[in-house]
Amino acid sequence: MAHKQQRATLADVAREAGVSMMTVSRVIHGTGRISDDTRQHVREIIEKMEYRPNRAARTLVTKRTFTIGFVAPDITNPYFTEILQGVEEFFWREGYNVLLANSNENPDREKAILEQLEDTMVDGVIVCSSRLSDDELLPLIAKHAAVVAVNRNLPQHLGSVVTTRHPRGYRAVLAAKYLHETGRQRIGYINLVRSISSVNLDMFMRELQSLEIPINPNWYATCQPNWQAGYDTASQLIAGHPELDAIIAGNDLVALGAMRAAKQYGRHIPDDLALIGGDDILMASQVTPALTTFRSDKYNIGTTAAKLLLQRIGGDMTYCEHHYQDELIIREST
Amino acid sequence: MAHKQQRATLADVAREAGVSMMTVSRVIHGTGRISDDTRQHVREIIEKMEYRPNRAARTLVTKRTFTIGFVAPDITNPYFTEILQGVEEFFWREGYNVLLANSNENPDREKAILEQLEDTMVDGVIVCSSRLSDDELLPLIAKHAAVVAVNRNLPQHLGSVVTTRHPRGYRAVLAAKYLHETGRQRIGYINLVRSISSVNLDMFMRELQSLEIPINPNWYATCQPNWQAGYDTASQLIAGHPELDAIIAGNDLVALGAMRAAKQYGRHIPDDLALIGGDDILMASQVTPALTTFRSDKYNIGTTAAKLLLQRIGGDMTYCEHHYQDELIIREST
DNA sequence: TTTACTAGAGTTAGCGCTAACTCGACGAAA
DNA sequence: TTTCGTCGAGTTAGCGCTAACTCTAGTAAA
Repeated sequence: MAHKQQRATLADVAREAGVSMMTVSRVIHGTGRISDDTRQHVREIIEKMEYRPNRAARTLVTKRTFTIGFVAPDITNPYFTEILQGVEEFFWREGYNVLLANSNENPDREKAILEQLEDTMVDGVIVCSSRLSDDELLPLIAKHAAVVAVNRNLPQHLGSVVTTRHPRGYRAVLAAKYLHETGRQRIGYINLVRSISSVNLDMFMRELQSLEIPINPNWYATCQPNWQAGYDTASQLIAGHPELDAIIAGNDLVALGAMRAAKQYGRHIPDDLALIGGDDILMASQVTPALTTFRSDKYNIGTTAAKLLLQRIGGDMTYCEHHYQDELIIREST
Repeated sequence: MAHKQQRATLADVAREAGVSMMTVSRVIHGTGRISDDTRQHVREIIEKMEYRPNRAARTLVTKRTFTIGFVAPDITNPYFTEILQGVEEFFWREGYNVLLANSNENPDREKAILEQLEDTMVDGVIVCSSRLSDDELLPLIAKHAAVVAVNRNLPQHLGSVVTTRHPRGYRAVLAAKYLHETGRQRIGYINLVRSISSVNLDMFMRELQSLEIPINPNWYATCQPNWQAGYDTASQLIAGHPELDAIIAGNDLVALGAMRAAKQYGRHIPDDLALIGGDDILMASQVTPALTTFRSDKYNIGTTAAKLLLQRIGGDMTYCEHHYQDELIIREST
């Protein structure tokens, strides 16, 4: 039987030190006027009793939890993990905890998560690549004290924003442009499922048309942002459209799935088929052929989002937006 | 100015419904005796006022936070992320939050984390691949109400355990045995830094000796469990010992770093140099040549650890240990 | 008719902490 | 000597919730 010994409370410390609770509280917070003697004495008692404040009680009074929520659609995707690492590192130094919530690409789950984080009274939330429509997302985050969105625009009064430098979907256009310039004629595109995916695809085609790049609606598909979905979708695309000489994938995991599919269909990359991913996860540079992809400074996206959130938590509700570079990194797959 | 509207409290709901606070509390918890009429009425008011209980207040009374801590040395390592995914998924269904803490391979940080989690009054902790010695770890976790360790043994009264089927370090021996049987004679080993690393290496050599596999202390090195360290360490090993015809790495990230190093030194895998990793992360099967490694059902390790922790949180302090399979998966790198 | 339950509530007393006010003593200025 | 300010505390009143007890009216058994 391992009985946990009862933790000392403020009252215990105060009694032992022969002072009032407020005096102890002041010593802990370094506020108010305390004589050096008293301060020293109280500190010794705190040390001796191994007193540490009860966060729940403090939260009840101050309405602050020193905890923030991080919501991402898939924590096994290295893209989000590296962002998370930046967030966690930053907030740890500030004495905050990070509550992790994985929506698993499920919008209903994301909703439930945002509500639960509200109950937990997190001081703020970082929402990464939300899968919710504005109609669903905005009311949910409006209830949170402080919000920062990553890869998503927000009305200025609702929260700050960290996004790519180029407008949504424009990355694919950049990729197509590059592929066309290097001689590819029939370019496939595997778009990622989002609440706004159809818009994306329309824009993509319009842009290609204006660049005089051949388009064909059958060359485009949409899939979940993971390896298996990329593999499955690319397999269908390659089998159904052997004429394709290039494929752009929404992110690296999908591209790597596509790479495996291409190999299975006997297509040689980059000779028969060029391939472009996105996000530059570690794996992209390690596979053979190394994957051409878009730069993404994930760790700093995380720390930047964290910094913006802390600013809002601190009461400074100035809207900020930060855009990160995402130019193409040419490797062996194109 | 976005003013958050004040959330309704139990007292607000009680007043509005014309009942006592306890009646509302009972309706929420589904405990005690309430007439159907009253229950229905209170529920409507709760709905109308969008009342949701304040977790901090509840915690203050019940001493339960419905939050658990997950401590891992590196959340960018897919190995830990997949375990975490299992943990998060399981606990989400049970209505728990997961506090993520990343020690960044830093023992001092891990200590601080375990103390902070104690302040936060988490209901339990899952400690993954702790970098602390028993002398440091055990007193820290003894203060937690419920603990499960992954990849680490614990005194039975302190917590349950999820580990590999084979004793620590034995994986490397299995790998060496396989390599020797397939004709390799000079086998290098890149061990991972742990608090117990030296013990590991001694055992490794003794085992090899008893299997009549050639040993040489200079063929063995130790490094941090990440790609870069694997690359650096393998580079030195390959440069300094061109006679090596096989390398065993502590985990897949290190093995992939070594694979890159081998390529740079013009060594062909598997012809010139065999390579074995560990943990079977996604990347291991995707690189060329595909990496021979050890199976590891990471997601289920996570859910199992979570299940064992929930059991302890529920008051059942029976010691449990669960061992997962870790046999070798032969791929192209050997 | 008295006793004894029981259903369906309500009342009381905190959990551990902090914000905001109060209070006495001492030294300096008027 | 009186007034006033300041130092160094202490006191009071909750934050929002729940555990544990109390209370009342109605019903069934003796």
